[in-house]
Amino acid sequence: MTVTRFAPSPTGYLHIGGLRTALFSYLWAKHNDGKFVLRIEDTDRSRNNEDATRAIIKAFDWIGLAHDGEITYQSQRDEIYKKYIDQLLDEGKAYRCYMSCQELDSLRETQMSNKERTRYDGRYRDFEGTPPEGVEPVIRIKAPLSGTIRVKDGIKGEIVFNVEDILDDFIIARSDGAPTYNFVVAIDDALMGINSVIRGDDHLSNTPKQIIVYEALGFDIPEFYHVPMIHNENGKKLSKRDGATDVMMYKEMGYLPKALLNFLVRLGWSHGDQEIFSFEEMLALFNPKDINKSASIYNTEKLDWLNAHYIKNTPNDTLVKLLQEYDLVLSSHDKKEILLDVIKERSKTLVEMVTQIKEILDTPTQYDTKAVNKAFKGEAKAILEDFKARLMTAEALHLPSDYHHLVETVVTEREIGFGKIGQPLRVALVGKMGGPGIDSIMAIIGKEETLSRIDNALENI
RNA sequence: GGCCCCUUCGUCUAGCGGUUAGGAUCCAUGGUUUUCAUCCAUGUUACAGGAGUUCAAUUCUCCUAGGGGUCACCA
Repeated sequence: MTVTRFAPSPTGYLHIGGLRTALFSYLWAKHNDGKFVLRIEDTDRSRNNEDATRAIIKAFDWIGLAHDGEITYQSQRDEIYKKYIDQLLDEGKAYRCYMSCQELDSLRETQMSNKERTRYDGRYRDFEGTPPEGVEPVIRIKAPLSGTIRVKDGIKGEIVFNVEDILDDFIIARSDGAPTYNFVVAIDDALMGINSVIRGDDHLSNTPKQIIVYEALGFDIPEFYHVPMIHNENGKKLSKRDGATDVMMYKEMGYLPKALLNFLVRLGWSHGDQEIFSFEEMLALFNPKDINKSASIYNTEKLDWLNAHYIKNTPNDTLVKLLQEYDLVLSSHDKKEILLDVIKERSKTLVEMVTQIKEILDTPTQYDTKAVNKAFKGEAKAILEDFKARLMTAEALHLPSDYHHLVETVVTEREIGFGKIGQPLRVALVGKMGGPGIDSIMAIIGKEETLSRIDNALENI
């Protein structure tokens, strides 16, 4: 069974890049009827943050990605790690290093000034004497001294690292006993049965270290898929400074989870020329081997287009519920179907929907000067008066077409173009040019409100 | 700097030796619309450079350049 995971460190909100790797992991697991699990990497006690964990879970909840089973917290697994540290110590595969931080720093400095690679020199690797006083040792793993490490990556292919170039006896437990990242990741992935590791390719250079741990502990090595980074407009790794990177900000801005997911899945992955993917299609078609090798630049133009597409295709009753999250209550509005039908055709976000709906529902308090100058020329007011008179006596006005017929009578009898009445009427109704058809607007706000807005306009323009 | 990865329209991408290098987005133009948007149509724009291999390279190999990532008692 395929088991994948998402393993964020709780240092803040759920990042858009993190969501993409989580999505890839989720899709691959579910594509294979497997499991997708969540693990919180909070081994750094000084930075452990429960709020961040909650924020991440909340974002997953909004986006609709569900993890399987309980969440694993590394901070609660100290005993497990301790056990494996002791095991490696007993087996002679790890050892205590009594080098102080200062000593390490100075070693590093001399190496740098000699233009050598900075690395631990292995001075305690086979140490058998009496340890120095007052130094709490770190635990280092015995890494191979020569040879190569091969990382088989499902996206990049096989990558061969030269041990001399990249490895030293790296620390697996700090002097306070806390285990380090590369150690616990390997253990947890192995223990949790993760057999497909899908993560950002910034982890590629960690992978050899983790393989050392896998091998020292006799664990099976999983399949690795290192997905290319998402870059900002400057071509650098997308970071928190790059505008909207918090997943929940997309909710605030009025994006639909479906649109965001569709946008993200197409960043670095594709299936022929297809652009629109329902969740079911993603599940059926996704395969990490089709992920691109190169980084992609984060540019949300296409997200807007996708979001507009998904809004257009969302049923009105669903939209009513969604809009409530943005403090717009439409449930009791008797013309909400007409309203939503015309607004969802012209909105890129839910936030835009809200403002456009308010522009129709709220009586205009001012009139755009340019629109007035353009629309209220010549006989405009007389035409409006004419229309108003007809409207007052008209009955059974419900649909946009009912209002349209009324407008039509003015147009035919006065032998004018639709624009002659349409433009001043539009300004009277919403205060400016643009927006849905006036027939629809009148149907939505109703006869009384229409009359009142016409009166207002006649009086104030 | 060492190591590793990457390179097709502005952006997201298709391509897997022979194509007028395709799609999407963006932008522009036209049509539809009383207006705006939608929608439809049309158009501009790309194989980083250089050597090979081959009858034939965007595609395979190598080199160069450029970009990125990573080098902690962070994750």
